[in-house]
Amino acid sequence: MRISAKCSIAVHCLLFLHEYGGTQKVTSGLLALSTGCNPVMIRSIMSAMKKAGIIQVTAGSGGAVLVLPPEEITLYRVYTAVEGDGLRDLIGVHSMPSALCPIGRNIRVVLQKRYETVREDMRRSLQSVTLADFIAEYRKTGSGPV
Amino acid sequence: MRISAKCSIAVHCLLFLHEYGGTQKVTSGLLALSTGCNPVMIRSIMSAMKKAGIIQVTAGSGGAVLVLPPEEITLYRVYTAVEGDGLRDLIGVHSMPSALCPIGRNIRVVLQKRYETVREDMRRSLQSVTLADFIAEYRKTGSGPV
DNA sequence: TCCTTGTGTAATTTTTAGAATTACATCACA
DNA sequence: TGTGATGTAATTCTAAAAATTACACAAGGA
Repeated sequence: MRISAKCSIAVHCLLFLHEYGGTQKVTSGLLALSTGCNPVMIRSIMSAMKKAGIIQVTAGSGGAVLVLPPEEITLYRVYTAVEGDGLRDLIGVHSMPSALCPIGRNIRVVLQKRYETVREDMRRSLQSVTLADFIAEYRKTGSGPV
Repeated sequence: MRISAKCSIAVHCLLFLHEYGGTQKVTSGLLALSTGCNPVMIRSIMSAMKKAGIIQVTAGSGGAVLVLPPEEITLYRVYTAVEGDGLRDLIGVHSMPSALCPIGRNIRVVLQKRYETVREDMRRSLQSVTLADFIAEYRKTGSGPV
């Protein structure tokens, strides 16, 4: 029933990796400073993106790099990496409908059938945006890589 | 950054009104029983839908009725009625990016530009589902109106 | 007319999910 | 082997969602 800020933080990290990854070692501490959230959250997000094959993180010595071209990193890919099957309950449903009422008994399945099409649309939409788009948008701000 | 259960509760209420509104007085107490949530929440949702011109509620004697044909009650209409401009922050964004970092300084605008297209898609998607669809789905379960 | 059964809302408390923090094991390289 | 990283579990803090409480007001019937 929600899309938390994780997805945005992940994009922030990926953008940072793309722009600065070539010239410096990008650690969770550095990303924590840039994003304004704490290193543990960053590491958990980075770990999820590593498992999803988006980046590579070297334990010990530290640092991370992109392992896919930006055009192939869709927002959907990032989203599922950090939120798992989060779209499944994109729209919240009340948890205690009455089993004594015919509508209460069936409301879940009635809603889910139609909500599924919304999820599909959302999935498609998230797939249509890639890291390359964010990079292009970032470059427009005039703050190129150092 | 979220879609709460309000929307689902609202659909539940509208479905109830459509199926039982003709034969009995549908009060917030009754809907609270059916949905499993409390009467104040129901009244607040009903009040919002009344303001949006979807239903009519008679204070005092009690009861509510639909004032639009089900085909014209889109999920988007219900959503905006009960959540206002909720889609604006459908996807959460971290609130404290560093102003010292070029990416931190620009991440909001970079994200929002692309998120806007996702919101547009979501809007369109919610507009494509109507109460009539939910009614049809409900009828399929074999639990027709009494 | 006043009593009952509703609605309309504000204010407060409870609950829950999201995020931060703490703690510590492990890894890689100098 | 010491240092600066990552990897994660466990706990605490915070903020948004929902429930609860309280009470003013509305309409219709006894």
